[in-house]
Amino acid sequence: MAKKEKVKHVADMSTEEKIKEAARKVFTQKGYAATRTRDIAEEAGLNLALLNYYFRSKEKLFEIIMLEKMQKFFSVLLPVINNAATTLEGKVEAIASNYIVLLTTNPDLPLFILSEVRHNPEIFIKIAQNKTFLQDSFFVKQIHKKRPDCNPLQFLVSLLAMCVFPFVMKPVLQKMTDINEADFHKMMLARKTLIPVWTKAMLKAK
Amino acid sequence: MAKKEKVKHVADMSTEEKIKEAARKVFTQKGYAATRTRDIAEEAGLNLALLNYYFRSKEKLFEIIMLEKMQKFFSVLLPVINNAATTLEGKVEAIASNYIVLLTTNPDLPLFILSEVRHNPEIFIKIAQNKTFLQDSFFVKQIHKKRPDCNPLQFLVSLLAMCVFPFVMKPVLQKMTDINEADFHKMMLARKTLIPVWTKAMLKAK
DNA sequence: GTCTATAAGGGGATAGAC
DNA sequence: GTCTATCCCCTTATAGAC
Repeated sequence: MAKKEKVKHVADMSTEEKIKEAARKVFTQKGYAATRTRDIAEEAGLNLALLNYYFRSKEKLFEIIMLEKMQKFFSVLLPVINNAATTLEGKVEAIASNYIVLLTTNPDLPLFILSEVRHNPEIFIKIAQNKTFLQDSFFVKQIHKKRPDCNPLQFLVSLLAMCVFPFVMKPVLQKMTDINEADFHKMMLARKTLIPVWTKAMLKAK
Repeated sequence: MAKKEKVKHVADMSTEEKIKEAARKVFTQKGYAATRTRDIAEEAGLNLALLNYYFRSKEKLFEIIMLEKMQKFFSVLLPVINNAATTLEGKVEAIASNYIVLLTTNPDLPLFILSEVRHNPEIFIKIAQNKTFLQDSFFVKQIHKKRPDCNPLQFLVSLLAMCVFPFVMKPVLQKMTDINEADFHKMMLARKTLIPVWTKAMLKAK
């Protein structure tokens, strides 16, 4: 069962937490470069000087927020991928469901991480001990066993694409079609069952 | 047969074209907000004042580049989607092949468009007459005919996801795995045949 | 801890010489 | 058309009062 999210009352938050909450919002919406520390101070209902009092600089504050966001994004993937107790199908269902729940309430999360990492690769913190943990994961082994003729990374990338990309292209999709928020939400809910069905078919293809 | 790209010799380009070429590079790499007009001038090997002489402002220059980039991105999708003469399978093959060729030489293109549109939706120029042209397209009709029980947009989004998302997540993928440029290139080439096979299986699923 | 005022520098745009 | 020098606003960061 998921940890119950505490509702945040602005009045109850410490000044430090008010700043972080404002920074989360502004940084993810506008990106690092377009964000002014004034925007964050205003969003927090506080004075500009307090940002430097608590966090020393815009950059330090950003690093804290980015670290949080990356942990949030990968926390729905990494535990699933290395679970020895679940089937391949079970893992796919869990990943699809987890991501769609997470991104429905945090639609800006992936584009934020992807574009900031693109513009400054150094801010990407090490998510695991080494660079082969994905290739060494249980998930990859299970894919390889099922389809030795197919590169498991191709499958994993496609799975992530189907879960994450709709949220990444949401602003563009809304410019190109007449789907509204409710329609989009319904589509994403339907994906929770669609993705397992489709990926299963992919693994049986040809 | 594709139009042969003329190799650009810097010395042969007009000053205006030098600036645009530099702007293409710097804007797509760093994004609008993080780009300084001085970066563009330096990249072009020219003086800062010339940017304003030719383009009036950073914003005007950006709009020109963005328009070009959006046309480039959608020019591989729109003609295919409304072609009455090709099969569904033929369209999928064309879209996958076109995007992988385009993005192999322009890997930053999608993340550039997606993040700039996210940060300023107004810069998205109208790509077609109305907002239902996607839903009204031949492609969507063909999908609907094959699978009346499935929302064609779900399929289209997944297809685009499988073509485009690998390039969007490339910087992150390179941080998380040990694949190098050559490996990535090979994977994308393999996708040209993998995507048609996989999407065909999806349309037959369950 | 929180505020006001200001320092210090960056960055877009332009004036004016050539 | 192209350059140098400069203007001026905006932004980050800090000093110092309360």
